[in-house]
Amino acid sequence: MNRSSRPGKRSAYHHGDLKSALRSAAATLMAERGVDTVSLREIAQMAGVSHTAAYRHYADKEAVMADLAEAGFRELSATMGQVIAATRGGVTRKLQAAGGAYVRFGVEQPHLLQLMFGPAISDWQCYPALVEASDALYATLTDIIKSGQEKGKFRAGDPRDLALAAWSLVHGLALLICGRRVTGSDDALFVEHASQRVTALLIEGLTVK
Amino acid sequence: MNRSSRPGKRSAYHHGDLKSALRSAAATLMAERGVDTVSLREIAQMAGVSHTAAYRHYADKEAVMADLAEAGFRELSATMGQVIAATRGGVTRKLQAAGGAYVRFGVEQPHLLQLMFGPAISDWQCYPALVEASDALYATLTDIIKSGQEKGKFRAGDPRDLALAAWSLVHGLALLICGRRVTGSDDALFVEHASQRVTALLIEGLTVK
DNA sequence: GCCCAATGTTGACAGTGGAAACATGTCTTC
DNA sequence: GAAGACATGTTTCCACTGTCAACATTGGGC
Repeated sequence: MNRSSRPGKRSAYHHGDLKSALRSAAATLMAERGVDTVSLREIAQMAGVSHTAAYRHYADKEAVMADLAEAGFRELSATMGQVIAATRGGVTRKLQAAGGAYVRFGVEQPHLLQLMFGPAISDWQCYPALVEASDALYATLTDIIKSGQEKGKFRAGDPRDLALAAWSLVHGLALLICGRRVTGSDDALFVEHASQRVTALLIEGLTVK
Repeated sequence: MNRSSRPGKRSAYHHGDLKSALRSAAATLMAERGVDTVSLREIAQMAGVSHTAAYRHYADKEAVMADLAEAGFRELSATMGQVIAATRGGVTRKLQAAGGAYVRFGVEQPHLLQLMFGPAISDWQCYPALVEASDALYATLTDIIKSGQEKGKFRAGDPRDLALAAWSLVHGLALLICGRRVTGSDDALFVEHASQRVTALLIEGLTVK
């Protein structure tokens, strides 16, 4: 939309692009201190606007968080896709690498993971884009399982079942680690090793002997 | 008011046993509507006392929630213990049954699970009893793994690693289901079957061939 | 019978999400 | 160009929240 007399640079409206400013402010605060402790007023203040300005761009606070969560899902899907593509070797290796990326994502951004899977967003039906992003993540996993089945590497059966097992495993592990429920959660090396050992066990069960 | 000159029974102070009244009120409200949406004032009202009475028994709102979470851990540990004892057959069967119990617990009490593993309690170090209850759950799982290893059923290695894998799996599955992230989450039969199929895959990887 | 500590109440305060009314800058249409 | 129309941001207000301080009540130990 070219709405300005100034070419080259987008002319500032009142603020410029407040929506993305709000989004990044929210992301920053949320990453630092968690979902519950960040207020809409603080987000607005960080973006340099009044505390109700956000309502011109979001229905309510939850909508802001849903936006963040959606971005999280897309980022995670993209990261896993890259890792799968970049990992050399068979599907088995690729799957394990993808699992490792999932856990790493969760450990590096624990608050974001909590937002994506926690109760902060009460009714997902209100955010179709969010549902779609979450489904895309599931699809990424299902695809690699399918690919492994076609190559005769993974056992037969509904790929969604196998994908659900893989998802559950890495998801649970990430949450347990970033919830400090297992000793050594702080140690990055421990995390890497634990995620490898744990995923190896499941892959053993997935693989055709 | 409940006058307290009842003989034979412990005389009620002002309220009787306000702490447990608060606890059960909090549990009821939390189970219905989730952690975030329940207020301390509402809990107090349900218990029939003034909105600050809780501060004579709990340091703050978080302490009430920590109490609930601890009870949740103890209940879950106990349930799994019973299921393990009641299930006939080898350790493999017992482990799978325990996993099913874990998932069922989470699906039946999603808000409680969110409280136990979510960000509602910010600093666990403040609640040693809670940490202990959580560790006891981990220990329950580790024990059955150990027992399986001693019988030569499960592969060798640090039992805590194998237990972590099992825990991650059922934990992740429970959260994904009660977060409605997989289709069919509402169907109890689906949940039962999914949890069986998923745990069977991991057990395949755990078992010695 | 009296005092004290434990327990419960009242009232206040700062902070929150959100609605309504108002202000302001930009775009479209003459 | 001038004049609405409209999107955007502000001010003001409200109900509600968690928490603190001061006050009231009551039962058990002396």
